[in-house]
Amino acid sequence: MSDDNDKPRAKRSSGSARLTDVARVAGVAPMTVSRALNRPELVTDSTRRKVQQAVLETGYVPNRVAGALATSRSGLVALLVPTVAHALFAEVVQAVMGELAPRGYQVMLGLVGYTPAQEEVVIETVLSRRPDAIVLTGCRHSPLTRERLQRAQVPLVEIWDMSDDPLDMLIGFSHHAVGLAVAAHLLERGCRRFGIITADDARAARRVEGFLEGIDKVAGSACLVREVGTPSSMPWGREKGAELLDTGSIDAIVCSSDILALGVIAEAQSRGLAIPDELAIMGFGDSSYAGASHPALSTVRIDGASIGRAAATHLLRRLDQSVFSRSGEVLDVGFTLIDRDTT
Amino acid sequence: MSDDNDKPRAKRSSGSARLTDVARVAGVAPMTVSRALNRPELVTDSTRRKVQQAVLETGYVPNRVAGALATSRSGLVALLVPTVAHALFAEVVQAVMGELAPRGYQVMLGLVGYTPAQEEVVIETVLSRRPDAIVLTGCRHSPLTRERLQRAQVPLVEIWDMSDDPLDMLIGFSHHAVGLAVAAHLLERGCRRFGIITADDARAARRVEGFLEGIDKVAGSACLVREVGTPSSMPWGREKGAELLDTGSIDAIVCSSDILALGVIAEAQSRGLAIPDELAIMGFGDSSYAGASHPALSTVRIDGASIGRAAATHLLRRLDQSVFSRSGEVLDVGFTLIDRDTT
DNA sequence: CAACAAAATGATTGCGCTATCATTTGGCGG
DNA sequence: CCGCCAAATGATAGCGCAATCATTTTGTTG
Repeated sequence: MSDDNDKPRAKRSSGSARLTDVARVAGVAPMTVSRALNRPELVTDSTRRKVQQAVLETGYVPNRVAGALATSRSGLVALLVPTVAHALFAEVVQAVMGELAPRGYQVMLGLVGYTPAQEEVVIETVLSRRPDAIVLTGCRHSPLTRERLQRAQVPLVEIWDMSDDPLDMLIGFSHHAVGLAVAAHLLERGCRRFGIITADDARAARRVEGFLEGIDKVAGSACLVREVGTPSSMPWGREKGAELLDTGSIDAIVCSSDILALGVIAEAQSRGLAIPDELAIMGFGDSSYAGASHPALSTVRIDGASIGRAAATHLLRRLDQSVFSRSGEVLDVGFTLIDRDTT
Repeated sequence: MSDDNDKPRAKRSSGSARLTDVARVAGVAPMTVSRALNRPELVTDSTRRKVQQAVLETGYVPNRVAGALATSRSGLVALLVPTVAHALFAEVVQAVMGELAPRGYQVMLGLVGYTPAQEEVVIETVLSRRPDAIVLTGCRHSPLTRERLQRAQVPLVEIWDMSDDPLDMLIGFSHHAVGLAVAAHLLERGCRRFGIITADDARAARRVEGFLEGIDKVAGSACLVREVGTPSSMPWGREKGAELLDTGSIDAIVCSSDILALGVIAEAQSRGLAIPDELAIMGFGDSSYAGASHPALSTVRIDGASIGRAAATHLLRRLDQSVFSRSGEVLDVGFTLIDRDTT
């Protein structure tokens, strides 16, 4: 009954119980314990009970690091987003985790920021963990990143963007198309002299491109662009909004996020400008508070939760298959222009 | 020069290069490659260069699963929050990751929701990954969870709460004290007939308790409580706000989050109630938009980023020490009552 | 109840890496 | 130029688990 044994096994590093400890207590072979825990249907009821009892007695918690090495399945899914400080991406994270957790996968979160250089570093460290799948925000990567991801032979979903040449699967929307849609909307409202307030972010830049293309051919149209620092915030919106309004020739301001737009609203109100007649304002993201501002903010809604869910369910399907093959599928979930009271 | 070799080693499961492959190409022993990559100061410049060259040629990406098993250090920190859909916790996640990533730790994110039962499941799966440290939101756990965490001998920081009996370190604030402070504030404003709209969340419940205690002895005071479903949202705030206002005897409404308060503001405005004279409103969290609402929302500010940073830096310090010992430290970072225009 | 198949259990081995030795190499004073 | 010490490198042995195959037990059937 003594726990001490004759041969001092000094090499043990972790103090916790192992599979063999459980096996000894249960009076079976380690392999039987492994089966009782992972494939209980392969074991008789009586041994299963003995093992469960032994697990309780020893306080055994399986070591999935060892399990992962033995099976080369880590049970981890890497989820890479620019930030979680932004509600849109937080929504994606929440949705992905909601799908994966019930299936026993855990999420390794990585923040890749908005530059390929950051992404490169994060991708390498993430790959060293041998994740079973990867969800990666964006689809413009450095050549090195592309090569590494391709070599890795890991099911991958790029999200939140659109491309003809995805690394594997792609679920997202076209930022260029968002820009075009916003331009069309504001032109229809009669706006011609535009200001843009945008974060320094490649995808926001493509929305700007789309917007500029949308107004390009229209007589009398003009556009000034202002960039803000990170993170986007109301004060930034207000400051850059003031700069734009000071030029005296702006009748609409488009922002790369709702929070910037809120700052612009504040600035416009302090100047006594009528919204949307003297100044139209567009946000991006349809944050929870967008409908609550006064006036209610017109914006572009992206369904982050549905992108996250789709990415996760797609990966789960792939993970159920044993063979690895690239998907090549591209799913455009689109976006919705929400016309409230600021346009 | 041929890559094929005589003995077919069929057992290889992953197709990617291993340490031994790099070693062969570099013409050194595997151990030397390991050193060149992990402790480069122990290796001469010339061998370091040979190894780097071989790494490039083979496209080697270290397998940290194997490394973790060998060293019993996983390089993972588990970060457990109720949700990331809420900006307050997203802020914590962002801050923790910001501190840990530069030091080579990766974050395993877990969502524990608001119930001990969910927490219990998540904690077990998280512990099976043998994280090097854990950041856990809240400090009221089931007995089983407490026992598992104690056995695990992992540096742990509980956050976002206050207790006399932390499992290890604790960094947070007292929800009870928040309730007391809000009560004192509103009483001073002359409010007596209170309504509370709260999420079904143990910590929010303790804020409510504190609030009730705060108004308990005051003549003529009364309080009605309404619970909302998950997730908290403006419509919930509006609906429950309407219910409370319909009772005809409410002069202040306290909400468990800013977003609920926004809903109450909308309802009050639609009824033409003067804020704060006819109805005072308090939020919780000081979300980015709280100052932007009309009228600007009075709320309680929690510095999630600083809690996250403190937790991470504390853990990093502990991880630098080789011996494990519990800390027992308790750090109350407090909160700030922000008195804007709704009270 | 023998004979056999199927189910249950066990023994062995290796996943890819690093800790811990043992061994070799290089530098330097005498 | 030898001998000595330190620095550099190498060989060995696990880390804890599960895949695989070998063995034992159980159940079935004529």
